[in-house]
Amino acid sequence: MNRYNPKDIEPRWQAKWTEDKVYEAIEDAEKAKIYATPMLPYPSGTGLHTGHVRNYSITDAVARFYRQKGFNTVSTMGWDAFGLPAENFAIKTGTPPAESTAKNVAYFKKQLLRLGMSYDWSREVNTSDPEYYKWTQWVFSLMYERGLAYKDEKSQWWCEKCNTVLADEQVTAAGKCWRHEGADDPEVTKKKVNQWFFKITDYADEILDATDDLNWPEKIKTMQKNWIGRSQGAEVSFKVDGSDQVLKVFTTRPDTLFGVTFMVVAPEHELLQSAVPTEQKQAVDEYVKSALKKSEVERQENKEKTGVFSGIYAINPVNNEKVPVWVADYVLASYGTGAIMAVPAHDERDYAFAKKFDLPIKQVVMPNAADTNNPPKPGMKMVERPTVIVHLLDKSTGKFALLDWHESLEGITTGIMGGVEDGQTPEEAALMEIREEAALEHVKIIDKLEWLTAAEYCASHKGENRRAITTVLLAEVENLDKQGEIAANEQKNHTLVWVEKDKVLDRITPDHQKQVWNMLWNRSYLPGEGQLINSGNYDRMSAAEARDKIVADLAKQGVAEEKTTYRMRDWLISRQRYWGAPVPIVYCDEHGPVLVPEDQLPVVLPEVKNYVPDGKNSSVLAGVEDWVNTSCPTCGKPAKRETDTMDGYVCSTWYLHRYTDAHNDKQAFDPKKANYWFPIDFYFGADHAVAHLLYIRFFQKVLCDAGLAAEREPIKRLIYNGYINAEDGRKMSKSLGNTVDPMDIIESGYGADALRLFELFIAPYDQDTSWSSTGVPGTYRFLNRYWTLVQEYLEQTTPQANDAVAEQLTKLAHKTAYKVTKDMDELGFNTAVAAMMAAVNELFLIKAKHGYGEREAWDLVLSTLAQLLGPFAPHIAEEVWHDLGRTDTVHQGHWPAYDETYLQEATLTIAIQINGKLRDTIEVAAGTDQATVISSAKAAKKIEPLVKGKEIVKEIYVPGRLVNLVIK
RNA sequence: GCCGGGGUGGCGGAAUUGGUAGACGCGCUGGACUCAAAAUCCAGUGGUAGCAAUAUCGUGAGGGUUCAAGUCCCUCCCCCGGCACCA
Repeated sequence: MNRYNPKDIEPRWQAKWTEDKVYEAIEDAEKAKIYATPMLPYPSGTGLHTGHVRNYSITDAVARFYRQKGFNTVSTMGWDAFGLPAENFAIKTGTPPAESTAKNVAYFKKQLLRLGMSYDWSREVNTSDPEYYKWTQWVFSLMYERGLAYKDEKSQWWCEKCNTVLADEQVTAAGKCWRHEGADDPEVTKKKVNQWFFKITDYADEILDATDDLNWPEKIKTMQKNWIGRSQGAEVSFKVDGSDQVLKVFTTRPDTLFGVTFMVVAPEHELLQSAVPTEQKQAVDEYVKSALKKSEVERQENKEKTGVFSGIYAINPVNNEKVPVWVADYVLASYGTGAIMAVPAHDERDYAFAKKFDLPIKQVVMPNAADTNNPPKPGMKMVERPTVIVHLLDKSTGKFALLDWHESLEGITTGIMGGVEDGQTPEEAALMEIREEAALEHVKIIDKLEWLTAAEYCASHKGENRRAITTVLLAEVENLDKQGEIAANEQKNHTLVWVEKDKVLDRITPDHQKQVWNMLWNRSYLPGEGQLINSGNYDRMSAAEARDKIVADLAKQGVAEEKTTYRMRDWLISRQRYWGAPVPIVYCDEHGPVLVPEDQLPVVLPEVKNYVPDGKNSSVLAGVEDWVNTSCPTCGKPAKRETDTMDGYVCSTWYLHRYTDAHNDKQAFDPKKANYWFPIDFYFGADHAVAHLLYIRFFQKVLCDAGLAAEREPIKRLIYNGYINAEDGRKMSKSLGNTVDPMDIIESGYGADALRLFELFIAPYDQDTSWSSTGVPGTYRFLNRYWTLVQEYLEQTTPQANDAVAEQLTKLAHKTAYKVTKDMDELGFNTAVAAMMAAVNELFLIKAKHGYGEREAWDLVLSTLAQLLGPFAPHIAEEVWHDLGRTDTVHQGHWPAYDETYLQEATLTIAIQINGKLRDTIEVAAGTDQATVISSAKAAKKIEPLVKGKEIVKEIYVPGRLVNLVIK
């Protein structure tokens, strides 16, 4: 028998597919298209490992599925070839980045070809190719001409030894450069560097607003929303006391303005330059100096609040109160106005600061602990009164008192409630209530919640609604033995029950009581929403309502306005590096920065001998004199080139467009072609949630506004796959030595098909999981079993007539086609594979019993499986397809249809439960009516004795599935 | 702290969305074939008790709803990913 030998089959078909251009796609307006492609890889020196292969296997399964279903399908591959590792390798070894990159690309390509991925290689791109980056420079020009590229001086980290700027991530916790963190090395400093930015913030609102509607994983959408970080609030002006200066703050909670007890400005704030009184000057200067020395990382890592009083006072516009202004580094200069109004009662950070420096805390919002069992009724008047809830703790047992109100509406409550009469303190009222309701004398108040709570309910017996402004207390019972008799009338109403602390929440019934209990023990809680108190005319207004009202009122006096701020900044695209696309700008003495005209692009990266930066404030390009010195495109006079290159993310922002027209030398791409393929139907990746995936959305919108694209969102569906960890449970990485090269698996004889199949079978595609070295042998075994069936079928030809077997085989073909199609529609690769395995197992049983006599039915089921295997194991699928006598490729337009009538079973297994427990099963013919099924169920062997003489209270029938008999 | 995703056999994972928990694979056990091994094929495989039929427990914990809960509700614990002094 012909043995299954992937080493023979796979390279043979790979060559044939290439020869026949099976995966090359041509735009065809008549045909529905699918653009399904993975994020392009950075071709590292270490090649792809089995973790990476998951992403490509998923992409290819989807692309092949739609190609087999007859869609005009394109899937593509390219190389994100610019970047730091190649440059560092050049610095170390002198190997030109172009050379090492080409070598790496070759190995990646070899791997992907050997895996049999169905890319249209005629569309391959390489971002470091001048023919490609010519158009990356055009992208810059587009941005520049549309006012979306600008140069600005911003503060950056600077290492004196490297003579270069550093990213925040390259600064250590000790405040030193990642390359120079020795004891003798200097700390990094801040330096202002002139850099190029893309104005992504212009599109922040549009990107954010469109995010919810994307068919993307929630996780990624949330990350993008957080990253953009839009927050709506108000800018409020506080007058600086004794000066005509104004201190502006941004706040999302203008409703808490009456709770402002101090202000805080960032150490960088300009008010500190002019308004600090002499007696505070030294303290402020010292604090500012030490704060600025700390790295951003340090400032954010240390959550312990530090700060100093500035000597300045500001005037709160809502009540003209004079509040002190402090300097503290928990306020960031770069967000909002670099200054805040502090409301310690309702902001965690302000609370911590106030506690540390002993500043006043003023509650202005009361949480609503509404009684949902007994809510206020509309139309009744609201009567407000102060009340107290006191919780009782038994000192000797550590248990808490619960009040069981028996059948009454109150349910089970914790704590004793009562009104606070005029002239009484809440504590006095509490002790009185305890005496009356629990008859306890030796009681001490030991704790008091700082916040008042408003509980609104309907006192129906009094015909009024009530608002209880509640003080929450905790009292300790020193000696429970001395409890006297509860007054008879009280005892009728409730019983005191003592329970452990962790049981209390389970027992309490009213919601507001649970809330109060949580508040007492969870002190980090600060009231956020609710109704205002201590807020003048705004008292009892809801916080949400007051937010708008207060801003509107202040706006009339010109001291507040609505304001939106964002966390996202503009995209810094400058890099002082060699191995990137040069920024196409020339500096002329007369004309300033001038864009290099399109007909002079690309600005080609010159070859250099030495890749080590020369210590000037720029990349090694600055040292290439005959490159730097050029002429002004406008006037022709001597001028100098920009020596910054572009961030690699700029290159990958538009490659998806380039794929649609990869060899166009007249333009970056023909919008007609791009518009045919866009938006991308499936984009596959496992990284770049907020960088690349935001940038391409930004870029697509710019293209639309420039009239070069039609769809404002480039990616219809994002498929974000999970990681495969190494078998040891750790992350797969070359440095840990726990990676597996797919080539090793393939060459050891298992082949690409078994590997790809396992990559899809291992777990749901979006779930993290770990590699298993016994997995590929498992999927290989399955393919081998399928192969064996086909070979045996081809060798044994004696026809037999057995209609039942033919029916069984036909049904199996349709059922499996149905299941796999449905799973593929939902990206359920693992269960699709399981269905095919189950089919092969069943076929083994059939052939053992009946042989291969039913030729037609066997051909149907085997060829159906060949088609279904196409997306998963394309080589064996194609081989078997041809073994079964087909002459065209299975990979174009062959997907099995299924007939619903074959999906029905003639007999159904009905589960029989008694009181919800499975006791027996019976077989009934499909279509049997309910009464018959139930009576057969009652007569079933194991059921009959169980129901005999019992009263059947209820009979439930779930058609085709189960019968549940409820007996007494 | 906030947001998102999870917690099911020895392991990876199924479960028609409230209806027979553990599909499929790995591993393990037994058997067939073989001089023997590998490969292959067949059977078994959640725990406990039992020779067995069977009983009983069982989807992170505790409550609840329901004829019926892995699935829904409440309270809580743990793990992973992201963000985080963003006012």
